[in-house]
Amino acid sequence: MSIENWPRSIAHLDMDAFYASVELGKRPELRGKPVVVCGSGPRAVVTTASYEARKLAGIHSAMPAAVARRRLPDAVYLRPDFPAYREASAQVMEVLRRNVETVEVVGLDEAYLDLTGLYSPKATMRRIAAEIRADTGLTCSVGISESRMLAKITSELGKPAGLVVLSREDALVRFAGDSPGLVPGIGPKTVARLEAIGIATLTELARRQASELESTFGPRSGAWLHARGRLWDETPITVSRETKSQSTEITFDVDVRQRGELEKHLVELAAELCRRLAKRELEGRTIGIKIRLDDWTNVSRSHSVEAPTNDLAVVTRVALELLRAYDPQRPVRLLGVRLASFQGEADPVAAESEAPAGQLRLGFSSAA
DNA sequence: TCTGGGGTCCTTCCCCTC
DNA sequence: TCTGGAGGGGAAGGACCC
Ligand SMILES: Nc1ccn([C@H]2C[C@H](O)[C@@H](COP(=O)(O)OP(=O)(O)OP(=O)(O)O)O2)c(=O)n1
Ligand SMILES: [Mg+2]
Repeated sequence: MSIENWPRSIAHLDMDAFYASVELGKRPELRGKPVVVCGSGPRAVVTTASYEARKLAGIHSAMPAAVARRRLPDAVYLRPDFPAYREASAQVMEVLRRNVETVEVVGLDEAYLDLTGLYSPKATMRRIAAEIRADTGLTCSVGISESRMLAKITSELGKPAGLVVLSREDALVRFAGDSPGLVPGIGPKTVARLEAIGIATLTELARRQASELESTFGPRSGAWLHARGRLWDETPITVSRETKSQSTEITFDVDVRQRGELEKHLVELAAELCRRLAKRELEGRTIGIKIRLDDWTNVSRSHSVEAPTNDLAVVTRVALELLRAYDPQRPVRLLGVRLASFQGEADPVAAESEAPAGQLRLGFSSAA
């Protein structure tokens, strides 16, 4: 065991405009046109857009579909086809796994690969990208660096269809003046909190003492930010991930004001959830509901039962009890049902794992 | 123009036990 | 009123990601 294993060589592979690209594979005649994949209702959002649509009108994921349609009425608007995306994803991941031992899949279109010790990580990834293209007709972008955080940042640099290698040393120079928001896991809320204490760049973040960040963000998040400011990330690549929860939710086309209607939807959601749980043979102990009111207030209620279940009668009964106990006093925009605490231990929220995974999120409940 | 659905993980608070 | 401290686990809220 004397093989050098640090620094590591980590790759992040990310499919280009994934849903839209799969759609183009189904309908090649649309190639070259702006394509937007989104739902059909009045409250739909864009899941993704082809690069043509992005360049023409700045259309991007999570944008309200109504906005996209106004900006680019002549684009081709397509409904999501999840079975097709799952199938394409499975093909992609198969290529990865037949080439590399340590592959961590994230969602449908990304994966991290630990290439430490390989003779040429770059050649390996070039070959993999070519195989993916041959097998699926889809292109991907690859970043190779020394950690998952840096690999992910690096894969963005070459999009679309790029392959970029970047050392941490070069990254420290290159991103010195950039916003901390460049780092995956640092979103708009954290960027604002950092700015409030005089931190607007990665260099400024890197200059702060860990103790100072810990006093503002708490011990874990503070330490996490301290490391990320230095573009430092030791999070390992983990092959398997267990499902922690499953949920089904619906945003109504029009806010629901009547209890009876709400309960009808809840029963349907519970049935749908239990159907999916049964298909995956999942049983959980914590049944929860989620409600979004018309003013965007979110409320969740949950209750844990003795034994793991996915029984429709149990899930429906508990969910209805939770809804009746809460009894929303405003119109309801969204309603959802969730099951958690599968097999082993407690509710995921409280489950303490020895190796806290890389994407430490900064939750602030009572912080303004 | 008005904001999806499916997730993970974090912090806080509270009750309870040791 | 000086009322212990740590930690498991449930519950609620939130940030973030694909
Ligand atoms: N808010 C989001 C973000 C993404 N997705 C879906 C649609 C995307 O096609 C897929 C992959 O997400 P990416 O962030 O990787 O985006 P794309 O693959 O579409 O584009 P890119 O080329 O930037 O990776 O996940 C989604 O439904 N909602
Ligand atoms: Mg992608």
